[in-house]
Amino acid sequence: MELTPRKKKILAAVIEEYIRTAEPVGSKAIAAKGNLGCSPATIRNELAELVSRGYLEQPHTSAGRVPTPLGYRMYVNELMETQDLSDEEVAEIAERLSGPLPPDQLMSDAGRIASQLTNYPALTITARPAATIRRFDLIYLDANSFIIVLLLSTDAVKNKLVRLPVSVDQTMIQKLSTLFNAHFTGISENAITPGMIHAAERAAEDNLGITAVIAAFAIETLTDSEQTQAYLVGETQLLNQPEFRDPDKAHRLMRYLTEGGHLADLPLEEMHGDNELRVLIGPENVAEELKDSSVIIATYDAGDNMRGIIGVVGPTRMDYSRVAAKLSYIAAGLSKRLGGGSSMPPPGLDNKLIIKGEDFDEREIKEEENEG
Amino acid sequence: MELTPRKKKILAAVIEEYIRTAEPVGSKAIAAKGNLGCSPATIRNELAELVSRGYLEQPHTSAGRVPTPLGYRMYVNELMETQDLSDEEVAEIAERLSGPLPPDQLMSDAGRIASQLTNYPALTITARPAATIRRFDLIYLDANSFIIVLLLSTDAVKNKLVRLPVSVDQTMIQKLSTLFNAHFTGISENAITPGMIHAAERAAEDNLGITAVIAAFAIETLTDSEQTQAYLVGETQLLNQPEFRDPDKAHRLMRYLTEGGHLADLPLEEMHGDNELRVLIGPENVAEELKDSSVIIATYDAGDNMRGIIGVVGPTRMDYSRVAAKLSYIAAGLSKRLGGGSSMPPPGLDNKLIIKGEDFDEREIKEEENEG
DNA sequence: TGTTGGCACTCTGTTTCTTCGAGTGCTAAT
DNA sequence: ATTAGCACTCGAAGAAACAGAGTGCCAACA
Repeated sequence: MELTPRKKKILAAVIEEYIRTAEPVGSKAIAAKGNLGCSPATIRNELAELVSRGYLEQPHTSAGRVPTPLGYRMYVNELMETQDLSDEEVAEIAERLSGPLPPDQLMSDAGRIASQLTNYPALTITARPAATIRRFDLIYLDANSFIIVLLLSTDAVKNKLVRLPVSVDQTMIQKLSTLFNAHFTGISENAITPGMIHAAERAAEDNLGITAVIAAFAIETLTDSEQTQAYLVGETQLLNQPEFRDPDKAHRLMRYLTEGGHLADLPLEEMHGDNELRVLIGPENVAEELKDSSVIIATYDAGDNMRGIIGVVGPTRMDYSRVAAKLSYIAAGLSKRLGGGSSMPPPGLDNKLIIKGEDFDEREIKEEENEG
Repeated sequence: MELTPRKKKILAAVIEEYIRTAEPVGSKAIAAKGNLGCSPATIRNELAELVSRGYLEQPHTSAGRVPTPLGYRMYVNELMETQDLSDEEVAEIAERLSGPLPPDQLMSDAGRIASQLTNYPALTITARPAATIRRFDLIYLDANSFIIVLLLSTDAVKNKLVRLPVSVDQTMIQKLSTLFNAHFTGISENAITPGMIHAAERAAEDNLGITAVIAAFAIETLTDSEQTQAYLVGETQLLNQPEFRDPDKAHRLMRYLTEGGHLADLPLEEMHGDNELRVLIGPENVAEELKDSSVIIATYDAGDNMRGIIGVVGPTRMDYSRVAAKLSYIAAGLSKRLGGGSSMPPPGLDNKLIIKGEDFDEREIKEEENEG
C-alpha cells in the first residue's frame, strides 16, 4: 500500500534530520521544520504508523524515531531530491580531473577527490578485460641482457629487463622477437601452451632457456592484466562519523575494507551500465561486516573496454543525496576523460543519472511482539 | 650521574610492566615480579628518586608510575635486552620474503609483514638516487604511434605509448632514436636544456614536435625516478592501542600519516647505515603530531644504490624490544634479497644490530614546583 | 473523521554524592 | 639501608536523584 503524500513528506523529514544530527528525531522537530501545516500531535500519529509499517523505529519508548534500512531505501528510491553541486565543487572536480595524468593515477586521484568531498572513505575498482599481446619487442642491450617490451591490446605497455647468466648474440634476440610476434600475439593467456613454447625454442635454436623466460613474462603479464584492482582512500574519515566512535566497531570495518582484498569482490556483480548509481543500504550488503554500513557506487567507462567503479562507504546514516550528486559527477568526468573526449561534461548532466536500488518489502509489524 | 644497578632494574621493570598493561605500575607489582629481593617500601623510595630525576612520572599523587620519554630513552639505550625471534616468526618472515616478487612488491609486502607481526602501522620509504638514462629505444608501431622505452641507470625500464595526430615514417623514428641515444643518455634531469631539445629537433628535421614529446617524457621520468616513495600499511592497528581509544586522537595521527605526504619527509634525515635501528621517542620526533608517538626505523640496502627504510609507528608505550627484533630481521632479509644474495640471513645475525638513539639530558626536577 | 491541545508516563543522559581501593609518603623500628 | 605500619590522597565505579525530551492516549474541536 502506497504511503500518503504527507507520510512521505514526514518520512523524508525524519531521515534528513537524522542524517544531519545523528540523533533520534521527535515530532516536535519535524513540526518546527514547518513544511507541512500540522501539529506535533498529528505527526506523532503518522510517525506511529510509519513505525508499524517498518520505515522507522524507536531506540526505546519515548525516544525519537530513527530510519530503518527500509526507510532509507524508500528515501533513496522515491523521496530524495537530486542535489546540484555548487559552482565551486564543479570547478574543483573539473580542475582536479583535468590534469595530464596517466589513467591509473587519474583513477586513484578520483578516489581521493571523492573521499575528500564527501567525507567518507572512497573506493575505486578497475576491472580489466582479458588482454592479448599486440606486439613483442626485444631490445638487445649487451651480451648478457635485453629488455622485453610488450604492447597489450589495451594499449598498456609492459616491460622487463632480463639479465642472463650466459651470452647471447643480437641475431638470436632478433630471431626470437620475430618468432614471438608471429605466434604469441593476439591470443589470450591460456592459449599459450608448453607445446608452443617448445616449438618456438626449437625454431630459434635456443638451448639457453631464453624462450621460456620470455614466454613466462608474457603469461605473467596477461594474468596480471586481468586482475581487478581495488583501492581505498580516506579510511580515516570513518572516525568522523558518530556511529564509529566506538573504536572496535571502526576497527572492524576498517580492517574489512583494507585487508584481505574483500573490496575487489564486493560490488563486482554490481557492475552495471555507465551513468547509473547503485546504492546498497545496510543489510542489502552481502558481507556481514557491511550490514550496518551503506555503499554507493558509480560505474564509469574507463576506456579500452575497461570499466571502473568509484564509490564511497559510510554508515547507513549517509548523506545519500549529497554523495550521489558528487559521485555521479566524478564518474561522468572520468568517463569523459578516459572513455570519450578529454573535457569535462557540463555539470547539469548528472541530474539525469538513474539511482537504481533493490526492490523492497514493506513488512507489517505486529502490535505486540512477545519475546523471552 | 649514573643510575645504580638496582634503579636500572626497577626502571626496566616499570617500563616492561607498563608496556604490557598500559596501566600505571605500583611498587607492589614490581616487588611481586621478584627479580630484586627487596620490599615495596624500598622500591617506593627508589621510584620517588626516579621520578625526581625525570625517568618516571605520576599521573597524580597516589597513582602508580608511568615512564617519561627520558625513561624510555634510557630503556632503549641501555636497559632493554635484545629479543630473539621464535622459530615460527623467523620461518614466516623468511618464507614471505622469499617469493619471486619484483622489488617494489617485495618492499610493500615487507611493510605488511612488519605491521602484522608487530601490531603497529608500518611504513616503508624508498629513496631513489638521481637516475640517468642509459638507453633510448623508440619502437615504431604504425604511422600514428610509437613506444618510448627508457632504460635507466638504476636498471628500471620505463615506457610510454605515444599516439600522434599526424603521420611519421619509420626512418624518422629511427633517426630520433639514434639522436637521443647519442645526446640524452648519461645525463641528469636538469642537464636537459631547451637548447638541446631544439638542436635535436633541427638535426632530425622534425617539424611535428615529436622530439619535444620524447624529451618531455625523459624529463618526467627522471624527475619521477628521484622521488622518494612512502607507503603506510596497517593504520587500523592503531585502534588496538588503548592510547588511541579516543577516536579524535586516533584520527589526528592517522590523518597525519596518510595524508599530505608527511611520511616521506619524516625520517629522511634519519637515513643511516644498514643494519642499524633508529628509535625516535615521543618529543624526539620533529612533527608535532608525533610528539606522543614513537617511531622505530631500520634502513636496508635496496640494491642499485637505493636505500630503503622500513619502520613502525606506535604510542610511546611501544614494545621496543619486540619490534626492534622483528624490524631488524626483516630489514636484514630485505638487504639480502635486494642488495646481496637471494637467500635469507641466519636469524642470529640480528642480535648484532646497533640500536642507536639520541643523547639525552637527565633533568633534575625541583622538589616543589609552583604554578598558577 | 481527521486534527489538536493537554497531560501523565517512560525512559535516558547527566549530575551529584558516596564508597572503595590502590598506591603513596612518612615515621619509627630493625 | 631496609622495612613494616599507617594515615592520607585521589581517581574509578556505583548509586541515587534529577531534568527533560518524547511518547501515547484522551477528550475536545472543526
